[in-house]
Amino acid sequence: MSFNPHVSIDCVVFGFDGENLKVLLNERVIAEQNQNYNDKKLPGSLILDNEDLDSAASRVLSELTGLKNIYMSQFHSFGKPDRINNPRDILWLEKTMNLKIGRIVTIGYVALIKIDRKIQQQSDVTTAKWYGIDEVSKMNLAFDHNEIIHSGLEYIRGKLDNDMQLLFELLPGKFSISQLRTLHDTIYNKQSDVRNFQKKMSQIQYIIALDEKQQGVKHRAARLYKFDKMLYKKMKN
Amino acid sequence: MSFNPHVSIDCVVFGFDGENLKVLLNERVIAEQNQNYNDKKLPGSLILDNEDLDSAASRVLSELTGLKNIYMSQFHSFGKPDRINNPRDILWLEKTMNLKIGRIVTIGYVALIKIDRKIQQQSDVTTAKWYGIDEVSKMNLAFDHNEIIHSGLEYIRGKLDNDMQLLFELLPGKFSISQLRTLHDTIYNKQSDVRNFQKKMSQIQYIIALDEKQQGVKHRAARLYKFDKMLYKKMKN
DNA sequence: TAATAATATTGTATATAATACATTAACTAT
DNA sequence: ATAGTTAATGTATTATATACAATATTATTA
Repeated sequence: MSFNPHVSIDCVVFGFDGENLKVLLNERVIAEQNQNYNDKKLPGSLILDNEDLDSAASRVLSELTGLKNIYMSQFHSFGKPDRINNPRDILWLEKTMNLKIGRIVTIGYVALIKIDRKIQQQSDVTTAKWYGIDEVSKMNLAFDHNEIIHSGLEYIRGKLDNDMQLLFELLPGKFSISQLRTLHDTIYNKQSDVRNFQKKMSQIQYIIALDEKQQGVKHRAARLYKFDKMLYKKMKN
Repeated sequence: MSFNPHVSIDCVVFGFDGENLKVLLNERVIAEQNQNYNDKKLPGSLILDNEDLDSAASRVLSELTGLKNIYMSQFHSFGKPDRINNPRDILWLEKTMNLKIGRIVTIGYVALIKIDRKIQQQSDVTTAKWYGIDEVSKMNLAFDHNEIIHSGLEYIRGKLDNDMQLLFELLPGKFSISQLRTLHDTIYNKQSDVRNFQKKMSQIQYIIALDEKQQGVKHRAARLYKFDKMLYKKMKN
C-alpha cells in the first residue's frame, strides 16, 4: 500500500527520569549537495492510503522507536499552509519519502511511557532518544515540531486534572511517594506541601504500599508503592 | 484558490432552547438518476489550498450558516479510510464539489452559540436548522456525522468542567438561575439540587443579578442575571 | 376576592476535602 | 559517635459539597 502524501502523524512521547520530563526525538541527518544539517524531529510520518489514523499512529511510533502496544491519544491537528516551507524540511521529505511533497496536515498524538522502556534501533533510521523538554524548547526542531510538543504538553496537563492514572504511566512499577510528588510538581511547575501530598496519596485506595524500600540510596530509604490498575478502573465506574 | 480535496472541516454547533440541547444541520437534497435522497449533514466542506485550519473552519461555518465571529475549537480529526463509502455520500460529493473524491480526513470543530442568532439562507445551500440532539441521534446522517456529533458533545462536557464560561455562550444575555441549572443538568444528564445550585451560583462574582424579572410567564417570575465576561477573564488570571 | 396552581427563593446542619505548619525517625558516610 | 540527608507523620482551621422542606410571589380560575 502506498503513502497518502497529504496527511501525516506526529507522536509526542513523554517520559520522566525522576527529575525532568523528557520527550522522544529522532535524529535527522541531511548530507546532500551544499546542505549539511543534523537536527531533531518528532517520530512521525505519512499515513498509508488504507490506514485508520489511530493505526497509523501506532505503526509510525513502532517504526521510528520500536515501541509497541503504547496507548496514544490524538490531541490536535496542525495545518498551517506554510508549515513545510523551510528548504531543509522540503529536501529531507523528498529524499526520505521519495515523493514531491505539497501541503501536509499532521495529526498530533501523545503518549506517556516509562522511561526505561527499550527504544530499538530501526534499520534505516537513527535511534530515537530522550531529551529534556527544557532543553528541547531551546532547540530549533524540524517543521513546526516545537509548537506540536508545546501543545501536547498543555493537553497532558489538562488531561491529568481528570485522570490521575496518567501520572503512573510515567513512573516505574514501584515508586516512592516523593517520586510521585516530584513528577506531579514538575508537570504543573509548582511545589506541593510534603505532608498534605503524602496524606492525600495515602487515602487513595489504588495506590498500594509494598513491603519494600528503595535500594542503594545514601540516606533513609523511602517506602515503595505500586499502582493497582484494575482497582483504579473499577473505582472509576 | 482551489480546494484541497484531501482535508475537510466539519462544524458541530450547539445551541440551547431552554429545554434541549440542539445542533445545527444543513439539509442535503440529492435528486439524480435513480437516487433520490433528502437527508442531513453537519455544516462542513473541504479546506482551500492556502488556508489555515482555523480560518477554514470560520469560512465554512460562515458559508453554510451565515454565522460570523463565532469562537470555534478544534476537537478531533476523523479519518477512517472507509468514512466515505456510502454511494449517496460519494454521489453528493462529486456533484457538489465537482471533483473525483478519494479519501478525506475531516477535522471537527465545535462552537456554542445563542440559539437566537440569525441563521442566514445562503445562495446555493439550503438553510441550516436546529435539531434536538436526541432526535439527531436517531437520524441517519451523512458520512460519519453521527459519530462526530457524539464526539463533539463529549468534548464539550470535558471542557465545561474547567470552564464554566462555556455555559453562558449558550444562554441569552439575560437568564434566570433555573435556566442555567436546566442547561447544566441537560448537558450532564443529571439533576442538581435546586438550593445548592442557587447557593453556588450566588457566590460566583461574575454572575450579576439584574433588577429585572422574566416577563409574560404564568407564575412567579424569576429574577434575571447576566454574565460579566470581563470580570470572568480577570478572575481567571 | 378567595382559592388554586405553578414556579421562585431561601437556611441550617453535617460531612468531606483543602490548607497551613515543624518535628522526629531512619539510614549512610565519615 | 557524629553529621548529613531524606522520610514520615498529626492537628487545627478553613473552605467546599451535600442533604433536606417550608414559604413567597404571581397568574389564573372559581
